[in-house]
Amino acid sequence: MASTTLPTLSDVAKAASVSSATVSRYFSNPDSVATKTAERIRQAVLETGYTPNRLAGSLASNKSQLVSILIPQLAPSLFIETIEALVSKLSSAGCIVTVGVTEFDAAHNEALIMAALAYRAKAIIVTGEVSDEVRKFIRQSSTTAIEIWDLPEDPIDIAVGFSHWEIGRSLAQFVRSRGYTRPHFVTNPGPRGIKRRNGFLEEWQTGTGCDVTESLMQLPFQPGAARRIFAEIQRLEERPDVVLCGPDWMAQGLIVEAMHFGLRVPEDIAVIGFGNSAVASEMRPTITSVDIDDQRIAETIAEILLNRDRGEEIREKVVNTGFKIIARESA
Amino acid sequence: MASTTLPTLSDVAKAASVSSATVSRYFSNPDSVATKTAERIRQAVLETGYTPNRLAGSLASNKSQLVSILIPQLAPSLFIETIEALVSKLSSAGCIVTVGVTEFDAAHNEALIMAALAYRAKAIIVTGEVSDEVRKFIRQSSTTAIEIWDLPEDPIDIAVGFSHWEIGRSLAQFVRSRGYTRPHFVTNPGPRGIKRRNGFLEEWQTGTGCDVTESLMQLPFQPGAARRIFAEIQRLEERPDVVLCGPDWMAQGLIVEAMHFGLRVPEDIAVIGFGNSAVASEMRPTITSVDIDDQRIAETIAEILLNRDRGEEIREKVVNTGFKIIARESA
DNA sequence: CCGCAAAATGAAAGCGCTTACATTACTCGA
DNA sequence: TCGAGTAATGTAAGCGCTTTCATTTTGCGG
Repeated sequence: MASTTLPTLSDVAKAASVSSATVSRYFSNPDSVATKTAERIRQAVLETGYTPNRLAGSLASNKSQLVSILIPQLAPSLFIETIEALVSKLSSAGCIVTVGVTEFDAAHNEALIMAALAYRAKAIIVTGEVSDEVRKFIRQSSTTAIEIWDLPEDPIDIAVGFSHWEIGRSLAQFVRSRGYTRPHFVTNPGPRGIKRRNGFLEEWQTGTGCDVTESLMQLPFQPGAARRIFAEIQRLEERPDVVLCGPDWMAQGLIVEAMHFGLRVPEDIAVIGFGNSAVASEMRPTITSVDIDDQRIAETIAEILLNRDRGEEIREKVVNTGFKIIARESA
Repeated sequence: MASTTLPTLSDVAKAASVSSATVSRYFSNPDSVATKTAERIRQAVLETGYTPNRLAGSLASNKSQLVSILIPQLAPSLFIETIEALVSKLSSAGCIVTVGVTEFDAAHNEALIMAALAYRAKAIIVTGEVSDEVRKFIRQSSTTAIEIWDLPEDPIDIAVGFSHWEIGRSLAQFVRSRGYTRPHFVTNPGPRGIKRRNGFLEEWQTGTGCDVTESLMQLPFQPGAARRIFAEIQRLEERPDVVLCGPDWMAQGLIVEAMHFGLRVPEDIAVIGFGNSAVASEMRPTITSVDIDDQRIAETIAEILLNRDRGEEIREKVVNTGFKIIARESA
């Protein structure tokens, strides 16, 4: 469509009879130009219909406002609330945020990281594993790498998350304290899901000496998963009295199945979710779930980025934002 | 972290003893450099740990790979499946996609558009209304504007969507053909929701002469909405025999509420959703819903962008991707 | 009214690429 | 072996900004 070329800084400068340096200053720090000049520039911008070219700006200043978020899946996603909090927080901090979907695939993940690096992103927010080779590229760059939703032993740079092992452990304690005796664990076979499972199993077995039955989710998340897993549970010799799910939508799905087959929740079978998404408090019965502090994650990240911008040293490389078990009707 | 400065094209050129132009060509069109030279460059890239700087590249070539998607809300969202399809399609086409959340706010929307323009985005994909002023900026730029999920009378540039009025109309016919007589319409007060409602009402009233009761959703979507609206329905003098919802999650919520209060679905009250998301086929009863062809939308857009890149003229400015009512158990 | 510090502006050198154009290196038929 | 035509490479001028450093303007006390 661009019939002619877009107006540039110096077009504005010409129109306002100042140098382009002054116009540049007007945009980056309005107070540094005299009020009369500022007024002339404002006019000139309007006249010319100028839109700054941030590509040029970022190139010249060697800093970009691009933040790249990489997640395995978008719909359905465990992360969607975190993403929303991040997008909103970062946007209002003047960043432009890109979203990449890795589809649980390492190659995809790394390609997306390299793409972000190519755009000289200010930060890359990842949830997946990163190979040594790519870590090297990231470290070489001035891009801040932030791992979220976990507390890695060896963070690339910064990590903001919580302990999945601890969640598993707390869930085991919670379940035991409620008097359940035959838990069934629906394991998300991603790295974090495994940690929750292990935490649960260790705590449960040392605490009770009893066994735990288990189902495996499939990645990527698929429609029909809840039905499949409920069927699996039905085939068990002895029916579990509580099921620990991955995402809340899985918990919801299991409740729906259970009720459909005439079971009462939680009397016949209790269900516990993960993520504390909106659905958890809307379901009948309301769903007991593990709450993640999306807001805090987003705020922490925004702050870290701000501090980096100001050249401050980041002291806490690994921030634990914790979690909370929210007891509701379903367990 | 960047202790030193990143390697550049000419660093690679030096290492491979060629000119930087050749290295540039090696990246944009590998076949145009001699195989021996290509091999040397490949080595040099490895040695230096070079990552192209796309900011510089885009600036010089005056074309960017950035595509910006603007939606009102992310979680819960009507659009999430469309977004996922788009992100995946566009990523594999080499684009980098940014997501902006407008929060149903015109000012937000326009700020995000201006930001995308500032990055000289290849395309902006919008779902909201765009003011005349901003339209002018878009038209002035070489950015392709794509309106999705609707068929505007006066498109900014390109539109890929379907007719909400027609959906309303088809739903009315469907409901009537099933013998329902007292529909209740849950209206999403966004521009598209209003169209669906109007289509439904017109068709219903001319077809039956009967009235339709109505509830209004609140934007942004809020937890508790389904409970609130079900309560509203319960307070009606005469109970509707079918409820037409906004998003499927609202349909699901209403079914949960209905069953919780001892109503049978669809015998006592039928429910119809919109969007045909995964939940629709997983719920018990499965949810009758309106299917949107996300894949087709994504593919159409990818193709349009490709054609634009090749300098081809786009003939169809407004593409209707249609919709389908999927009859299931809930109505 | 002068002189000086501070404020405001300007000049110009890049940032790391792409690309038009010029040049050099091949290939191959006569 | 020569030369024309093609393939491969090099040269250099930008792309639109930021930023350092130099210069001009302004404000103000004496």
